[in-house]
Amino acid sequence: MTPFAKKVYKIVTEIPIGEVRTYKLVAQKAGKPRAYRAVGQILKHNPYPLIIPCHRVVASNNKLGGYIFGLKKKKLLLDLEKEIKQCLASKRY
DNA sequence: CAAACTATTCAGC
DNA sequence: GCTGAATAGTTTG
Repeated sequence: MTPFAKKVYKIVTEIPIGEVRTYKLVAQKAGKPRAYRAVGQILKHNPYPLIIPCHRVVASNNKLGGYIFGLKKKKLLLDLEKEIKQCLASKRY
């Protein structure tokens, strides 16, 4: 676990449900605005893909970037989180 | 330590 | 919309 990776993980895990952040943004927050690629690498080699919402990290220009389990799953998860967000927003289920 | 790799991004056409 | 170049950190030998 490298320091940069640590920061990236923290930032990524801080992303709220239904929200997405771009690799660039994450890199910027990590203190290395030009390390967006490194961010992708780290997320790819992340230690716990399941506890890290890598699916909330997308490319810029409203694109999706990549995903360990496949872009399909990523899209699905994003959509799912959107629904979850809706559920959390409403007072009754 | 150096080289290769990359889930990227930007500029040019 | 696609191609090519650039940047920065991780990984491997």
